[in-house]
Amino acid sequence: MTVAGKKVSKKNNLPAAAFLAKCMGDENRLRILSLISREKKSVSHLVDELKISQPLVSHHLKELKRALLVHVERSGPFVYYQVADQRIIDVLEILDQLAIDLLRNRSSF
Amino acid sequence: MTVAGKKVSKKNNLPAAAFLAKCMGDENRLRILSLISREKKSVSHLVDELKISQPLVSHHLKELKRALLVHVERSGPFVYYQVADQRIIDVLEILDQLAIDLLRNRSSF
DNA sequence: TAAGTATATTAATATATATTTATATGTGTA
DNA sequence: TACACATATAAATATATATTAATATACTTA
Repeated sequence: MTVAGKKVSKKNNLPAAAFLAKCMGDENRLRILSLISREKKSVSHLVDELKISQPLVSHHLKELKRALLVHVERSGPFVYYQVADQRIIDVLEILDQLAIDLLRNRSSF
Repeated sequence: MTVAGKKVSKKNNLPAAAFLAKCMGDENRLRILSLISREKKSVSHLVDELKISQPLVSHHLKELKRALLVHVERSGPFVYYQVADQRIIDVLEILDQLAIDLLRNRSSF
């Protein structure tokens, strides 16, 4: 809503936004999100692809679930995870490209 | 680049993207980024608006600078900070709205 | 029920990071 | 130079979080 060109009642939820960003601020979790961006995948599938331990994968999936960034679905003995919202991937891709651009000038963080 | 509809050589920089997300994963830093999204502001100005201590503001500004998310410019005794790239604000706004939407169903994280 | 596979949880540890307090450095001006 | 203001740094502390290793739970099938 705008009044006389000024934004009014722009509803910010910065604590919640920070919580989401923090959840995305881990390389393993970003790798997981990237892997389940297009299709749901089982935990064991993710363990195979990520080459990190099963408990560690489960831990990160739990964090992603806590932040509501993933949907979970059990099918028999398998538990499938997938990204809950396309905007999560949008953010991931923006950050990915942004990092490349920011580092183009300065050679490292 | 695409070949037969499949993405090829999608250059991911997930560690660097995670580093940026981690830097954005703090409420005080998001508040700072929001305040300096349109115009540069001095540290003392930020201290006034944020109502947190000056050393804490300086600390967070240092983190933002380390991640290349802000530009710094000294003018006399004042040091002005501003957001280094509009995409940082894009991400902030996406996360802000995403948090609202994700919480609409579940009442809390 | 027993055994095998898939996933989650717990406990222990190490590391990272936010915050506070005190102090130092930088800048302009009388 | 002396003083006042703006900003940065250092040290100390507390908390959060990633990782590992061990174990528990859930499901399926023989």
